[in-house]
Amino acid sequence: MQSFTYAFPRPSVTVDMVIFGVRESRLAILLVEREATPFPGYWTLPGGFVQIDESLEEAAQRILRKETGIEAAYLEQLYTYGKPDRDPRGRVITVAYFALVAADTVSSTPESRAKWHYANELPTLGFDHNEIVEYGLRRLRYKLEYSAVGFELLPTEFTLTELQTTYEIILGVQLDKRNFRRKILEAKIIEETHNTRFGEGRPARLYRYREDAVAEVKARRLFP
Amino acid sequence: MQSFTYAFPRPSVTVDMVIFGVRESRLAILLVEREATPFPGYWTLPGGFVQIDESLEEAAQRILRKETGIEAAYLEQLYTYGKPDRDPRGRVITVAYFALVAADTVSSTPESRAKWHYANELPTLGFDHNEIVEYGLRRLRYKLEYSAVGFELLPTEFTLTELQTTYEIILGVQLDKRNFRRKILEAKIIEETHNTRFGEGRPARLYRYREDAVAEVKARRLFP
DNA sequence: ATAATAGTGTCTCTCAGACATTATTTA
DNA sequence: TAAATAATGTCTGAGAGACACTATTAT
Repeated sequence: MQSFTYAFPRPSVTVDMVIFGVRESRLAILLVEREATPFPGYWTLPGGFVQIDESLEEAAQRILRKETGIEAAYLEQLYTYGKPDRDPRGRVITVAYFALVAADTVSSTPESRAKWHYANELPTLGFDHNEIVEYGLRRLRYKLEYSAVGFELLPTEFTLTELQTTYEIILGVQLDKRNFRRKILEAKIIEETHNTRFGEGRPARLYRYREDAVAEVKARRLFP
Repeated sequence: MQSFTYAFPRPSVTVDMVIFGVRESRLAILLVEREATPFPGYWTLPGGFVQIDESLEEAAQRILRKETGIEAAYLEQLYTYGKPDRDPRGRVITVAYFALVAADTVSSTPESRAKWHYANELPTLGFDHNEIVEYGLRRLRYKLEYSAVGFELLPTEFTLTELQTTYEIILGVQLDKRNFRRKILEAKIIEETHNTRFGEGRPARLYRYREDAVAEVKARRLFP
């Protein structure tokens, strides 16, 4: 068997994914159950070693694909965790990534043993993964407050009510329908389609993300 | 000589520092000149390998101490860079950190070969360090706009005019004196001392950071 | 006295937040 | 025609931004 020798000890580097989705009108996170030591039976974030010839983002996409079957999603680097004792087996540095996946894009893959867990009912996770999830949640709420990435959790076309409900689920607050519509439309992030969704009551116009939009709509700043 | 053998190839992990200071009323960044390959003669960010038993933040503090002689400063993780080809010698993953150092705390150390460079007159740097600095600058401006960390670049006690000047230097805009004072004082981030600075004109009251303050004063949000 | 810098208050306009009714469809 | 959901406008209060003069010191 081949082996690799270095003059100084090297950490291993992994990518762990905080994958958010909406399931049954609740915010959910994809977790995998560990079989092996050091946390057998514990749930942990999906992750894996960074291969020597792939970038960090490629590693994140690879893990995402393995667990969800989808190629692309909203993806963003979260934070890098590197305390020497965070993995009892040895020095592991983890680059955490943050993904938003739309309900209709996820197909469970044969390789995946991942399951959705509601974000507000998480078990104790292995390693420092509760801390990572906690930070991912803060970042998600922050992003929703200051930008407009909520539609990443929705199908390509969606109604304004669906979008508002997604925001309410994640932020955990009720929003005013008229104010929500005013702000989201003035931000010019989404546009009308000519399609309509029929249901129980009056049909709803469908919207989609504007490809040319700048999603990072900043609120008012402290300075200048 | 001792060596370390692994079943799979491992990247090396470094910490690189974007260290900001104010020099001669201009925003400056601390750089070191490389002697060795692959970028001899090029300026690069101060950095070093993460030791196997130190955390990432400890590595950042160690490098900061080596280059500036100061123990503590405002320190924050910036981003992790990991493209496979970013170092021609091999796979190197770099966790970039961001530091703000106050003018009066920096003492050049014998170990340091670092020099201050004005942020708007940077040379072409080795590796992908121009990209890292660029991101550091964006983050610095963003932090100043949305929070209030400007005083981290100043001595412990400072006048409001000094603080305003620092903001103007970094943001590159003129600010209105009365509005600046109103906003910074309403934010309750700093407090008066009973000390006064005497100079050419009317003496100025000195202020200091409030230890109990929450520096992250958020502006108005998009939602809710 | 003059030069230099510190310190202070008001008005206006924009935008966030609160709030209720009408419109269109299915059953 | 009743039930369900979509769509729409106005008023008010808070806060950002523009703006000019007085106060206190050294020289």
